[in-house]
Amino acid sequence: MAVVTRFAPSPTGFLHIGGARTALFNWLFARHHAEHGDGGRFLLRIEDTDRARSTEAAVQAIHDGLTWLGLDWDGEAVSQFARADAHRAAAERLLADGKAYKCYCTPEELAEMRDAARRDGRKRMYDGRWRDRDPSEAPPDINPVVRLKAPQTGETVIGDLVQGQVRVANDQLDDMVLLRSDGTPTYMLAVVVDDHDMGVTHVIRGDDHLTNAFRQSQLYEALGHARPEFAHIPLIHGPDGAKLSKRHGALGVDTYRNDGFLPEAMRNYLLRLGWSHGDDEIIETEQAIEWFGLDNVGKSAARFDVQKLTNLNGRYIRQADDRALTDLVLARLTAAPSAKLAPEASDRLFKGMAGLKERAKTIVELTENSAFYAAERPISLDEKATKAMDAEGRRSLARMRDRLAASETWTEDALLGAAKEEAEASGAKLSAVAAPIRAALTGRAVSPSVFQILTVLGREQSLARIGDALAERPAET
RNA sequence: GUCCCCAUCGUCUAGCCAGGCCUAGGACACAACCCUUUCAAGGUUGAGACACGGGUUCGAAUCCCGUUGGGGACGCCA
Repeated sequence: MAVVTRFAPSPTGFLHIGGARTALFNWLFARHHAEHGDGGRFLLRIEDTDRARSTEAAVQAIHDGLTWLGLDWDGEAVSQFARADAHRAAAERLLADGKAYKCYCTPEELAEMRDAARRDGRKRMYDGRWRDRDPSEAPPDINPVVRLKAPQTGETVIGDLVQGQVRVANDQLDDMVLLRSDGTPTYMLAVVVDDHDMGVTHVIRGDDHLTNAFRQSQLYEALGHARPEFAHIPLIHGPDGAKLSKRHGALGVDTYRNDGFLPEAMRNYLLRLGWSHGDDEIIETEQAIEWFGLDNVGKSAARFDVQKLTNLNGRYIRQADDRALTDLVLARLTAAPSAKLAPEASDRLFKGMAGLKERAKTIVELTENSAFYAAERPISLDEKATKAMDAEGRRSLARMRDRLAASETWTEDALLGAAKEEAEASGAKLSAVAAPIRAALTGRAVSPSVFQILTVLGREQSLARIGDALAERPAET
């Protein structure tokens, strides 16, 4: 049977890390099966039945987040709200079959029952008082909800693909609400009807839904629908070990995008959170599709660790395409409020990218480290660079300027040779000779190889920047 | 509180299902050293874990029970 998975977020905020991983697993599972000949579709359903909290902006944020991550869904995204008629019809059918009933309890009665259950140490809240009551006793001024007439004895068992066999006694579960008093369907009803109608074969979601699965299982049973396979994956926790939520701060995938993380690094990191393939750490998407399966999903929750994400991101940056990185950097540089880029910016960035990308773990860092290439002269020196331009540094730089100017060829080797000669002649270390050049060229004390920079910048620009630095007032000291 | 789930280095994990190959492997982070024009990267090395207690067994990280700890769920939210 063709595999159909789905990602079903509620549009009440941005796409957070936990949701992103759930989406990734669903996507990977579907794509894996697609490549192995037995179908494989990944659907997107927006669970927007809570009209008060759902927003169009959030729907857009989910689309954007998934798109950025490279998780494409099949067909149009389904709006759950738009399917309300189908949900209602299912409830009506259950009512007609005597598998559901109307309940006229007031909010006050419900609150009392909830308190009583708490007090008596019971999980089951609603006592089923309208289960078999004659509808003629219904109070005229109350719009009823529709509840499922759930089994009261025996147990409900879920054969979960990740959690294994999980069971609960039916007397722990009360009769869930299917239709609210205003006639709108609840999440429980909507999920079951939609998953069935959309042909979903595998429900892969966070294990905070595990207890919902019991109730949904009862609903499938009442509706006469075959249950899909369930796979409840462990949640991702914050550094404090609790379920990820707003209070953990930067958690929307868009935040990570802004912070300079690459989608491929994000995918790799998220994949390794709760899933493994032996000791493999660097797993690119093609490989992940090939390897992914639910049997290698762990059962315990994982904590989100930015440091590991950052390390992975650095690796992906190092192997990223120079052109793509240049575009990413240029976009950020251009967006900066103080942006005044040299005409040669793009060209220099691209030529220097090989040396630049070895030294950055995020695109933000890469951009900062790249700015000197894009800048117009004269460039300003930061504190450490200024220090390198002390009296001795200036003398050394002045001599180096003459050597560089005299160099017949402008290649890394030739330029490095010139610096070595200077070091030899002045009895200084090569690092001492390089420091002021670096300061003059980049305005900083840390950069890629100065000889590479010299060649990327070219003879004219390099000499000009050195001239600018030498023309500055000497640093006090 | 009740129900359900989980439990290997600080973190992510391999090993567990089919006990011995485990003086428990890898990765991130950390420390030292090497390489080196700075910083990274890279290389070498180091420190660092089977939550606890009982069983079962010739033998348990692996199987069973309990304890403790953590998490999740208990809505006319999703």
